[in-house]
Amino acid sequence: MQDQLKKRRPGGRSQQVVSAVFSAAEEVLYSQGYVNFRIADVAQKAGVNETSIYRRWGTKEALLLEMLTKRAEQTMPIPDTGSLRTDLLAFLRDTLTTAQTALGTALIQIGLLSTQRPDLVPYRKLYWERRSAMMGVMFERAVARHEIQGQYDPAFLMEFTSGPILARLLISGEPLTVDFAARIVDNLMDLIQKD
Amino acid sequence: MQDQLKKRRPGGRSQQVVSAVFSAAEEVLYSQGYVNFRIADVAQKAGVNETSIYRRWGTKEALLLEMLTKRAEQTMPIPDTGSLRTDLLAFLRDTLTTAQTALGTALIQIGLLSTQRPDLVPYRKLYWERRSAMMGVMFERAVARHEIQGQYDPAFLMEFTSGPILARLLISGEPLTVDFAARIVDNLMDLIQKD
Amino acid sequence: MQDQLKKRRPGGRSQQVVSAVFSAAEEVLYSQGYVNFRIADVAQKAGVNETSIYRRWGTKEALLLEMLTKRAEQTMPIPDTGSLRTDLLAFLRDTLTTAQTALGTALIQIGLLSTQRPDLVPYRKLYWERRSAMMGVMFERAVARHEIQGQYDPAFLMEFTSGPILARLLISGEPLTVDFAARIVDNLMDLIQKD
Amino acid sequence: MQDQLKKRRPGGRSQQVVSAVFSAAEEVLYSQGYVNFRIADVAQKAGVNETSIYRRWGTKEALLLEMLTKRAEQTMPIPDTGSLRTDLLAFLRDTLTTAQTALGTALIQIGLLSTQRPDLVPYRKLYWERRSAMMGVMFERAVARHEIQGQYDPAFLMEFTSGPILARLLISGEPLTVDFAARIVDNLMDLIQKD
DNA sequence: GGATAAGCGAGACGGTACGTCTCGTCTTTTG
DNA sequence: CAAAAGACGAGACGTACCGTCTCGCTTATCC
Repeated sequence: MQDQLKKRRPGGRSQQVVSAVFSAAEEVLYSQGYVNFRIADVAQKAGVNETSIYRRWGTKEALLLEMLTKRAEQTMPIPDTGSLRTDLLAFLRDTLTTAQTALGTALIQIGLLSTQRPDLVPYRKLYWERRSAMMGVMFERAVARHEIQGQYDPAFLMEFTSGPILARLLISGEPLTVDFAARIVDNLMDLIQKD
Repeated sequence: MQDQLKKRRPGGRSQQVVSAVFSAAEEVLYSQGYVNFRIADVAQKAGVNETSIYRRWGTKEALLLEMLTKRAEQTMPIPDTGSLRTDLLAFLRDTLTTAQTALGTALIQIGLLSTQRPDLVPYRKLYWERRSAMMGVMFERAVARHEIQGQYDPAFLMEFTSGPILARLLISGEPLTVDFAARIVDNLMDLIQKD
Repeated sequence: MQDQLKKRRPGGRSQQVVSAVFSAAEEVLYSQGYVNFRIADVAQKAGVNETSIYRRWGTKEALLLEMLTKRAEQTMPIPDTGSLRTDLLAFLRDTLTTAQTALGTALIQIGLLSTQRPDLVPYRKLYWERRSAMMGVMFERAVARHEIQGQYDPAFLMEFTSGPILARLLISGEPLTVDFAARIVDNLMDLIQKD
Repeated sequence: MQDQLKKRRPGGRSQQVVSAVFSAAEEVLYSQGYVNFRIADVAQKAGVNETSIYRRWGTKEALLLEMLTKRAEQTMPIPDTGSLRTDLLAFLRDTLTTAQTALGTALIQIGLLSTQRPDLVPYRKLYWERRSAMMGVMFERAVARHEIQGQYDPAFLMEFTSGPILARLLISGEPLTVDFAARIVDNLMDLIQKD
């Protein structure tokens, strides 16, 4: 692995190109949104030839997919504040912040459009599972602290956490305040208590 | 209504064209999804010239908007089963059923993508408000029945109702079972009790 | 036929576009040669969108084919000077003049490349046959004038007429002088006398 | 020249690569024609890296040029049958045979396209001059045999020999029969007699 | 016999042209 | 008059070649 990174493979610029394209792609996705995401823009911003992008990724979607997968792999550290409630709040605050950026919107759009683009499904799953796993860790800690009992279904909890955020974001369009996050956490705590 | 259909405006086919286009559009939206929704397909399916569609609606989105608005106006009757819980369940079951169809998915996609297409925002709002209003009625009745007190925020409740559905639909991708609906209602009832 | 041209079909600019493209194509073929003939250049020079060209002709070759076919249909009048010898000389002089232009070269290139592009074959044939027919007329007249007897094979004569021109043009590259034309005609007259 | 080939320079495979590429190039030229001649195909067929070809020859045309030049250097022995007529016939028969192969067509194409590719001109000249020289030898012998007088212009005769072949090949497309060769020779003999 | 020069394999990359696919507009003809 | 019919302008997309470059390795020659 280290080898692989160290050993510069023939063809010189590969690394620079890839990272330049990723940054550019993120910028473009950020500024234009998914629908207006243009390969040409990415190429120009990355100072890379359009063809090189097509060569390596083939399609717009493939590029986005890979970029987002990479991105999904470098999420925040799992909060560990000492209480489940504050852990969840920290976690949600991060989610809200991300979701409010144009990039966040784009992420969600891609997730949504994956209905029509089966190639995007794996990314969606990956993202979802990573978040679920993070929640899982927070709950395990809470169990270890005897805050709660061992009964919970992380996937289900995820649904009741992300759901309202999505709803507000996609439909009512109202801002995602910290207050809102608190309300979601309250609800979540209720659900857990009941289980 | 009869009037509207009968009164042939000069130059003739207007009414037929409009309704043919609406049906065709719905079919196409149903079978192709929003992203692959093509005016050409609609025109062909409606047996109408493409230009006629552009003349009347201008854009793909405008057509969809009008079509969906019309559709949103003929929603289900508001359930009135005698208890808030069963009302909510009936309401949710309908939502789930719709959401699971390809058309439902398309509707959601449009709602989502309206971030990029400001012209779609009104539709999204309309849809959302109608559903909110329906919930409002159910709650009013519950208040009248002394099932609950007058304290509640319909918009907020909507978020906690639709949210998990969206989450499951868009991210985890798991099926929307009746069980799931029940769980949502349970959660909702809890929230209300607390208020 | 007149009808077809007169009856302006809906869609407006058709006629202008077609003729603008043909002129532009000829110019480009003239200035760039066949190998460097670019649709984009034609489009730009014609003040027409590239897509319109692709829509109507599909390929570079199809465009050239149609253009050249049209061109082949408007050849010079058949010389009628009173003697076969002078008729042939006039005919050849025209051929030489055309052949020396860049357009002529391009024509020949296309004829040649039709080996690889079967779609170009018809054009080649057409062109050849028209020239043959013209020679046929000149010979008929000579027969009528009792200059020669009825024995001759126009195709064969064409080969011995065009052949040396091609040879000089394609291989030795020496200029096509009037002298050269005379020499060819002399040879041709000999061949006829012998027949 | 021998030196250059013998002196194996460091770095090994040079010779194998060169000859493998030449064979492959000929095959490809044979099967695909000039227009569809692809370096990539040559490389693959030769079991050699594409880059190696570009390194050594720079361009497609340069490769072809060198290959064809080499080929042109190994032409048939000059016929010496005892009479000019039969010498010419033998010579032409060879020409016709070559011309009819796909390779022959390719050769002609290259000669033709050299209008656009000045780098190919030398090859064309070389080929032409070699053939001219061969004819020259045949004529010298005829003069020595007192078959003909010393008056003739080899280049001119070449034009009247190759010309009809080109014409038939490029335009009428009819097959190059032995009969046709005879006819050309007859014509040629006439021309000589006259000179 | 080890340095070293020449050259090859491998993998991109820049660049140009091509042809396809939609969207939305425009113009003419026809019922 | 409005719909039908047929292009057209615009612009993104993805493909196919060409020729260039860089790195790592191998091989013969030369000191």
